[in-house]
Amino acid sequence: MANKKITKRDVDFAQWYTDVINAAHLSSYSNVKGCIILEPNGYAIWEMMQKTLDKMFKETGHKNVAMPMLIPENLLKKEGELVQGFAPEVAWVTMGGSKQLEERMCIRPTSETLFSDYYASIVKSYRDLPIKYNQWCNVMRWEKETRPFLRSREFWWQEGHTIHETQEEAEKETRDMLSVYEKFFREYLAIPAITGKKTEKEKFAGAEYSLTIEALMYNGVSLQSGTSHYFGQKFSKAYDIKFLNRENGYSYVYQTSWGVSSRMIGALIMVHSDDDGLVLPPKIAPLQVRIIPIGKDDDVKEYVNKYLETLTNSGLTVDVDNSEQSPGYRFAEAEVLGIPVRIEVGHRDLEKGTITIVRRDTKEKIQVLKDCDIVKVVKETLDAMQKEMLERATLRRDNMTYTAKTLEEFANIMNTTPGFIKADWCGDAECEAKIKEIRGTKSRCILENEKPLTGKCVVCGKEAKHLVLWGIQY
RNA sequence: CGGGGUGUAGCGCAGUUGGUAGCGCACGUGGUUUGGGACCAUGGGGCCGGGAGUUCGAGUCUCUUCACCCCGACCA
Repeated sequence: MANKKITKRDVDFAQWYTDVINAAHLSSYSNVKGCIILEPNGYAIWEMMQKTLDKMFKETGHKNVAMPMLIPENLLKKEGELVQGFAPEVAWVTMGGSKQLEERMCIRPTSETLFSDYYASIVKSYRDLPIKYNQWCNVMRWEKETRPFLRSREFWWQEGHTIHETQEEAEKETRDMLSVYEKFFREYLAIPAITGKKTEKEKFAGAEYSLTIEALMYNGVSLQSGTSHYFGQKFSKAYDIKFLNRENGYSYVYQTSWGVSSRMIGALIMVHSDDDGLVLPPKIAPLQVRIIPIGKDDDVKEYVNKYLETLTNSGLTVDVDNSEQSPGYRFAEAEVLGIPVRIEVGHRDLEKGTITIVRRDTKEKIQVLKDCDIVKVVKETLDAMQKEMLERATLRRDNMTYTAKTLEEFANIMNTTPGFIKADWCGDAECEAKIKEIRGTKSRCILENEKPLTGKCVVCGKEAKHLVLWGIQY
């Protein structure tokens, strides 16, 4: 537990990331490559994310369901593009006990096929629409290169799947859910994400188009943090999801899906944490306040108990570190775990009539009167921290967002100070491929509400169709 | 799949010309401490990745196999 050495973030970012995860006990490796164990501290963060998002989904009219984990091969193969996209990375179950199965089944990499098959069986009339379901589950994709939270073979996520009577309604759903994600990132994770449309090359296999939410990490690498897809009638035609319309004829439904995953935990780490460990935004931290008694004097015990009771009753999550470790150890431990606020209660302070409150993000130590309105002080501190974390992350993202008008300029930026680059694009996949030669830079998304910079593609110089956000990706 | 590397206690490592395995941290117990990762004492923990071979004898040499890591390639 103790003496976890964390590599400096500016020395080796990748190692720092792994060290933080280990030191904060978020996850650990299992016997299967790419399948991580979500430890209590990591799972608690995931539960906070689930709780918050689930409420937002319910408020927007969605219901939770649970689908099977296995997909028979024939079902998976009905929609050609999806199979093409996922075939290289699905895991197959071929045995049932000691008998070879007549038809092999894959472990779900995503559940469009299952939902589509199910929807086809339950939709009869336009009166049944829309159907807006969501499921919280784990999925499996046999990735070659794996990293905890960012790319694992098994991961946890939610996948919303909805079907609608009209194109307009489905497209609105696609956009609405992207907005839910953007709001969740901003208000809870304190991450200023950028939203937009994926290019043809980067969109989800089988989608008409994919919307994405992209976040920029501390080291200038971008992370696709969530997606919302509009399928049109591709799946409904492949899986025969049709209904009797208002004219008493058959129509195919319009469909969407959207998801965010435990990858968000990786984003949280890489946006906010520092050389001393995890830093969690107060609104997503499973434990918001830790009280650390110093010494065993009676007045220390008295005030520790008083604060614990008062703060807990106010609705905050609070605990007391009563372990036998030295104060220094316990301070460091609270920091490694990313607990937003800690309260140090010691005899020396109490004699002067004060206690010390420490904010995790700034490490600022605040002396307050021991008989102050502790709830008010702590809540104000938490609010300020939540707000300032977003401000800092936004400032950093803006400072790392560049514009490039020529390919030389583009390459120079990516090779020296990577981040987001805004540059014009003609829409040609060849130009997109050309940019990939620069440190593997890919298009993150098309910035739909922004006008092109020069009107000319940064690669070929032909007329630009879009302003695109580019970045090196995880 | 190509190139490189590593497997010895939970983790990090040492182990000389082959002689039967050790250090630091962590962990257990007892005690003293407590304002930035305390200290003393004491204790437990090993099929040296697996298999085969050479040898009187293998952590060490040979062959083979497996696993993992790094760099490429690939990657809703």
